[in-house]
Amino acid sequence: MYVIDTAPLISLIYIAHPPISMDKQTILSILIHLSLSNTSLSSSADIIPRERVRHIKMVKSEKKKKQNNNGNMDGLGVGLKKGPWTPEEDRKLLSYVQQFGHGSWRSLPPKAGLKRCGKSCRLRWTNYLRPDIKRGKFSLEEERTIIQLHALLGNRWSTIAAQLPRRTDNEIKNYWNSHIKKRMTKMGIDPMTHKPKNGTQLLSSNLNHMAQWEAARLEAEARLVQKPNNHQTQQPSLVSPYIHDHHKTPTKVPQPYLPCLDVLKVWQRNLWSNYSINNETLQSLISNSNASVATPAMPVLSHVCSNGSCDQTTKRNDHVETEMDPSEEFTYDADDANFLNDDPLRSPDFWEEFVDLLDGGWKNITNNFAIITSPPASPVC
DNA sequence: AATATGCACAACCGCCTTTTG
DNA sequence: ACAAAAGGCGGTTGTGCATAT
Repeated sequence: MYVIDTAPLISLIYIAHPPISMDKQTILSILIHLSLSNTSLSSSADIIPRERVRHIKMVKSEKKKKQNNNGNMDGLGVGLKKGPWTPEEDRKLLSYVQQFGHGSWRSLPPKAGLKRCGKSCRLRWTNYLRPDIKRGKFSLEEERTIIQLHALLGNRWSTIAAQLPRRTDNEIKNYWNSHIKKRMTKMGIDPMTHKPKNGTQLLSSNLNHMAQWEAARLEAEARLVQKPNNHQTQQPSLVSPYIHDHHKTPTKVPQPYLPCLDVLKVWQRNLWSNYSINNETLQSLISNSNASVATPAMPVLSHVCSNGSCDQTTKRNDHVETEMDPSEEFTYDADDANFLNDDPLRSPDFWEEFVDLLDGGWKNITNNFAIITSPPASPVC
């Protein structure tokens, strides 16, 4: 499998699908199809009809339901406890995993003396008991990272979590839903598209740019979809840190690097590295912090490279990420009456500049993406 | 003081993907 | 190659606490 040069691919997609009516599922299907078959897009016949995809999914779903109705429901055994975990249960699970590793989660509960399903145990461990979890308020940097990654990846919480060391996807998801999403809505920004709800005038003329970004995102998704077996030559990347934990079990293996990071890296280098003015804007979005938090020009993914090493070229200002000190935590009052005052996001100038940056960033991405993801004569997928 | 409401977050559910036999 | 089991993910719900009425 070889990397596809994305620039012509995306051009082709644009021919087949005008940006405004671009259909995500269709584009994703195309990308997956192309990636899996290592072919180029030769005609519209290569496009997998959305209806067909839906039908296949529906058939599989119904088949699964039948299986489940035959008593194959995951983890819903008789007499198993549900609901909040007690300290005693936590102690048993923690003790067992630390001593023996989790092994097969399904077989763990009886061994550990727990009347829980394996799935419940796994979730309790990964979201709460794991010793390397960072709890407490999200730092400004973390919050900023979440917003940026969400803009690019959407609700891919696990992928986002992989870039926030010691944070769980569940925690990030909750934080998004209970904090950031509400704040964005309050500011008139659609949290799903990251676009101003009332900014139609400017945006309508620049939907093309947004669509291009969407295509880049879908490209990343497509790569995620087909990431698996053939990445063995790649070094493991920054995935959930618990795989490096000394409690890790024999069943846990290093995960392959996430190809989408290539996009992130280019995006980071070409767009956000130039984002000096809008960095402040973003800070405004992130919070109306009443603490004086220093705002370094921020290399969100400065510690991430596709090969798992640290790429100094992606850093700015030699900022070194460190673990959050509790004293660095900040507070803000989202209901502060002044919260929405002087909001740069509402300025037409901001959006014009933003679009210019997108334009420049996009050109660089289309130029560089294939280079970065595809070393000459090297099968990378 | 009692009740209602809002919030944060832990936990569950259903589906999908990956692994295993 | 296939089916079943296991693991993983994202959406949603439930629970407990704080605050408002």
